[in-house]
Amino acid sequence: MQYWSQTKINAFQKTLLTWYDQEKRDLPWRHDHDPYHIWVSEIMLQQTQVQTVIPYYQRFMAVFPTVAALAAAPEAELLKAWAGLGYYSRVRNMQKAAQQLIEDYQGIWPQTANELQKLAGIGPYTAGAIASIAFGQPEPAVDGNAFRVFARLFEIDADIAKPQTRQIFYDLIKEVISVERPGDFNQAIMDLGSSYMTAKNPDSAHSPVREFDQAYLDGRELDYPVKTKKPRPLPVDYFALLVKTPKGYLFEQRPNRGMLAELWTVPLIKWDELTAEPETKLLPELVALTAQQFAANTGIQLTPALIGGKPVSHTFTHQKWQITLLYVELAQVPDLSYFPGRVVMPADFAELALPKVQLKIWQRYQQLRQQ
DNA sequence: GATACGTGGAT
DNA sequence: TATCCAAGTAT
Repeated sequence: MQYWSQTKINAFQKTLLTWYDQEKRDLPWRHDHDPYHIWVSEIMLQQTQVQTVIPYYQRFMAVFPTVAALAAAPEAELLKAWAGLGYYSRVRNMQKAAQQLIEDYQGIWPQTANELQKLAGIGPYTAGAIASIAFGQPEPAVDGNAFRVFARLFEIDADIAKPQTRQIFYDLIKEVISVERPGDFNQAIMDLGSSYMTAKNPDSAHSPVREFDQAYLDGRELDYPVKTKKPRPLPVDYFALLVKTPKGYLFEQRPNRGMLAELWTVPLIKWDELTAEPETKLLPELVALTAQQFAANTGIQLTPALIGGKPVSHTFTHQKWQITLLYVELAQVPDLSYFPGRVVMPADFAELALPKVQLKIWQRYQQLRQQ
């Protein structure tokens, strides 16, 4: 790895920061350097786009304005504030970290990246972001943007999908980061990566740092960063049970680990938990098995019927759910002693933390009912 | 060091 | 529709 001369580093910093001073985005978490504000925004922004985060950030700050408020929040309120954002362990870890801050650090934020990483949910990237933005430490914040921008500037061929590659970029950025304005430097790289130096359709020709961009100068910017592909999501078949009772629809709270942990959905039954080879069965047979399985698990007897031909489809990072809707109406609310759930009127759905897949199921159900 | 973990936008 | 990408972390 050949690094730049100090003269070139100085020129790069000046060009980058001058551009940032003129063109930086006005974002809600850029109004001050409060570590709580920086932290919440950085956690929300993990694998999530800015425009998605903004309304969540504003609501979250209104409900949980301080570390102490977050530490003391009931988990149901926490999950409701996060519902729809995804990666729900982020918010549970954030509450753990808030409690760590109060109990282990007397409410005083540690200011180094190493100490920050001891807090739940704060890894190397987020530690670098908080240390640099909130505390002015010359610490790289190596996110997807930094990988892409520096891979192009230096034509780095290491595969950014591999964990050990992070060290290469960390060491490189450590050499070129502005010691006077490390937080602005890191944020400028992120703004650059989401404007001129995007993954697809970059506009390197108008980038403020085009003369430092070796991949652009060589006409090879689309060759960087090098990143191996991930496997596609595997299809998983489910039935969703829409159980209507006089006091509302039946919902269950999902287990405290795994997909959508502790969020609420209507009961979902995996086809391959009904039988070893669901693809060999006819649909009516699988529906009957669903009722059997549900009765065995909950003590609740049902005679559900199919209500729609086309399944609801919802794709996660590594699973693609195909959900067939079943419907049954009960004359009275069943005994819920052996079931981690409750019945809820549609007007009260807002009391629950509902993932997007549940909203899709409900939308489809409403459409089908109107026909 | 692979893999699990959500969602929305762009093409 | 399929695919990839977006301010990653925990296990």
